[in-house]
Amino acid sequence: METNIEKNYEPKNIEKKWYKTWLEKKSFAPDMKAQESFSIIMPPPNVTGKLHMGHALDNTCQDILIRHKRMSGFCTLWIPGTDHAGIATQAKVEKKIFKEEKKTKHDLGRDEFLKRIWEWKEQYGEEITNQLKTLGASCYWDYECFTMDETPNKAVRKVFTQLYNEGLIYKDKRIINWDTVLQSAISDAEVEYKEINGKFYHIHYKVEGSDEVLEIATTRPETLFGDSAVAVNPKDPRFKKLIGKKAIIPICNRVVPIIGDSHVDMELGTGCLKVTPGHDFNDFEIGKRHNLEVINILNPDGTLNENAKAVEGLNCNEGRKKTISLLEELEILVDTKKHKHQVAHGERSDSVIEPIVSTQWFLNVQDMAKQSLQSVKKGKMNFVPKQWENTFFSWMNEPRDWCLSRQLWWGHRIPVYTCNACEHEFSFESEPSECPKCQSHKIEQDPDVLDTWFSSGLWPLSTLGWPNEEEMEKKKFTTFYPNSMLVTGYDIIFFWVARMSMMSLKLTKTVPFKDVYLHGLVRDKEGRKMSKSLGNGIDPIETIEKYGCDAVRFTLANGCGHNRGFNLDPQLIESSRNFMNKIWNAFRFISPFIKRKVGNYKVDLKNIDTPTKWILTELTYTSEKMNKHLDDYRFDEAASSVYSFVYDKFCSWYLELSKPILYGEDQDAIKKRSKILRYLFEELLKLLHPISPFITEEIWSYFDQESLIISQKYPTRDESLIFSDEHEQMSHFIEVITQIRNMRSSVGLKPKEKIEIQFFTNHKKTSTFLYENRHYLESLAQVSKGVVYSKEDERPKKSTMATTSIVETYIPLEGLIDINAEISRIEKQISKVKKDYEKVENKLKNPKFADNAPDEVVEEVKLKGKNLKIKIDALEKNIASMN
RNA sequence: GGGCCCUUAGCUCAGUUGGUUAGAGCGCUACCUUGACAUGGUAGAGGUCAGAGAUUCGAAUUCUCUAGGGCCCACCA
Repeated sequence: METNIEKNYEPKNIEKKWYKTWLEKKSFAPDMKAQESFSIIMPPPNVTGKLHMGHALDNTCQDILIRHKRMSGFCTLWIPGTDHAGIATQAKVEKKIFKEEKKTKHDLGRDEFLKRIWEWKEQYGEEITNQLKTLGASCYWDYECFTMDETPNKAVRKVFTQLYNEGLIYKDKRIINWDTVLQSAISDAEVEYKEINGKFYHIHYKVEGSDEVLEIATTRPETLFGDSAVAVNPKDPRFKKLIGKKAIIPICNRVVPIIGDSHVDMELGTGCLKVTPGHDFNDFEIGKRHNLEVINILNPDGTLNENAKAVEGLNCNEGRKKTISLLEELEILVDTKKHKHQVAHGERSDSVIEPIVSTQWFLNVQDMAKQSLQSVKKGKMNFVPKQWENTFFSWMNEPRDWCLSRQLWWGHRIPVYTCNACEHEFSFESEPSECPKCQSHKIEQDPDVLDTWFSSGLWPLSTLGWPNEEEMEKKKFTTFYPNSMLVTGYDIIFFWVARMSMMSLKLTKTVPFKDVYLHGLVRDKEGRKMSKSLGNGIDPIETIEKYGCDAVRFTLANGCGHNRGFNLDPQLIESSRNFMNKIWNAFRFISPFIKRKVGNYKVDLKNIDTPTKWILTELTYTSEKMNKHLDDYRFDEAASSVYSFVYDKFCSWYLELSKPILYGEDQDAIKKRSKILRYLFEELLKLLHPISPFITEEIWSYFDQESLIISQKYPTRDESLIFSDEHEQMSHFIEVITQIRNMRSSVGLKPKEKIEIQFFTNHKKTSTFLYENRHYLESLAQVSKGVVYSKEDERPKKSTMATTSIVETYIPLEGLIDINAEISRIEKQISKVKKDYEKVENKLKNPKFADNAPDEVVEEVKLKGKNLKIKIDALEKNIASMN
């Protein structure tokens, strides 16, 4: 075969070549002839985003699963897509336009601005999909979908209208989280709380018509302009007599009622609470209970408005400072205390979130959440690892209605219209031309758009053509829905998983997928989140360029157990790269012996030697493990299983054991061994392919130009390849050889120095085996002569020895080494083994152990004890022979 | 304030229903440029499984508490 194979594996060009080939050959297309389907949707990344390690992990997991299922004969479909990511994308484009043209979106107008975002999307939207291709993602691009495509839009309008007509979607004036930078409402889930070192300001409010003052503690004095009441706990003996009286708000001198409300904590602050229904969630509730006026003191951009006269036009921080100085002037700021508290910040903008009262669209999720909760409790939808159920439950148990509307332009526009003629309000699935009530054409659409997660929530449906029946037929909706599973990060359980499950249950009465596998977050070596500000991010694309995609994927898989994430050390990637190189060189080694040929290689199981039976057994055990681990989403176990087979079994032993044959004279033997090597190599490539697709496809092509490994059948456990006896013998032989090497090393023999060895055993099979395979000892342990004796024979004097439970191995040293050092080495060994033996003895002496432990365990321990005793005896004999 | 999770070799992590002599990779040490591979080979050192207690014949594994770390939720002015 090829003689000019590169010495080192160079992944660069190979990867591009194979991805292209797979696309050309439609390798990613579902095989509609297959019996069972396996479908997953890709969590759609932001269309103008960039791949980060989280994506790389997420998609590697998915690709491993899909490739495994594809090779296992499933009708596989992995649907790629991208998300319009309303807020993020709009903000990005806004920024860019302002930077380049000094224009705001209002300068451009809605239509023009949207046009610009679409242009931006066309221009940069491909980057992320190209990066997915670099990662080797074997998704079916024919199904590629964008959340703002026609079908998802149809789905959105249909669902919105349905829920609107059912009364589940409603408009309400309530207090919501307002992002002053984005100038939009955001949902509870998009708010993060950060601990801020703030201050408690103690302010005196006068009680009307008396000299009494109320000391009120607040962290936000500037909101006093929006106060509608002062509240105390009705049980508070200090203040309850004041309930019903009035208080005077300082600076603006407005008179407000003093009310009693049990929400007020007597212990906290001063026990007196200023009530600002327009700018605090609790106060809003208090206000509702007491019918208080809602005063808005903020403009949409977060500056104070005309209701806060003394500080109008300032932002909250400035307003706070000015209010404080005004209060100081009035000498009613009586105390300032340091106070740590949680302050709401926008997830996207990172600006302080202002609670304001505004009219928004809400979705009543109470019932949907209950259904969804049940589906998990009944096991229709499973979280893997299971502990994530708790996170899911904690949210679903007490769901808050979902604020759907966003004051943005980029997104699915709310399909609600108001008739200017008759004021009729209605939601409509398609674009309406007239008011259904009065037929007037003067209808106006709600200006707001929907929360991005609304369309994401419909993703399992809309990617399969729903609700367009023709398209559903075309996309084989019934075959692929519900999806088999979902892979995503735990950080979007609420945002996404919960919403998809609620929507799907509501609309189709089925869960969207059976399993939800949640991987951890990829962190840096020190366990910190990768972030731009820390500069500790590892760019997956750069890493792929440096080490190769297969190495990166292997590293990610290897680190992806059922934990809460893992810390990615670039050194780990390096070692995966080395592993790929190892495979490459193993291939390079066998390549001269194999012929490129089409067709499956059947191994001839007749007349094969013990090492071959051993490796075949190992192979089929590995196949079994791989299938199990991948079915269990144990990517880490799968990666280490295949690693161990390739490295420790195949390369370290079987190839070494094959060398004497391949370099020998016997042409038939060479031919035979070559065939087996080829078979083994093909199988290990298949086993590895889901994790590291490129190198395996590349090597496969040297074996077989006609077919692709991507569509080969994945190996499974094969009973005909299991040779238990030979496997055991070989394992024992490996142990003996390791012992010899160990002895050589500890005695200080030069690696090339040939030695003679004497074995002592009464085990017939073993003695025959050792005799017949003594030639291996030469190549593997530099043994020039190996003689097998019976245990009754005399041991050689002045030798070093090692023993297994079956065979003692002696190396006569003939004054080559320091005997005393050797004696102490053996003594050390004896004491170690004796310690183990004692442990076992004590266990066996204990009558309770024999009574309680299962028989097989007792037997096992007995056997262990027996073997240890044999070892001790042998070692002691060796010591005795030293003198 | 509630909830979840973590603590195993210098580092990153496995260890599934309690039955091991507690594993892997990296790193480290010694020796080796033997015709697949120095992105390599062979061998080795290194752990009282965070601590205390309980259950058990037997605990890294189950329970309780303590210490340290992480995450999520929550309106604490």
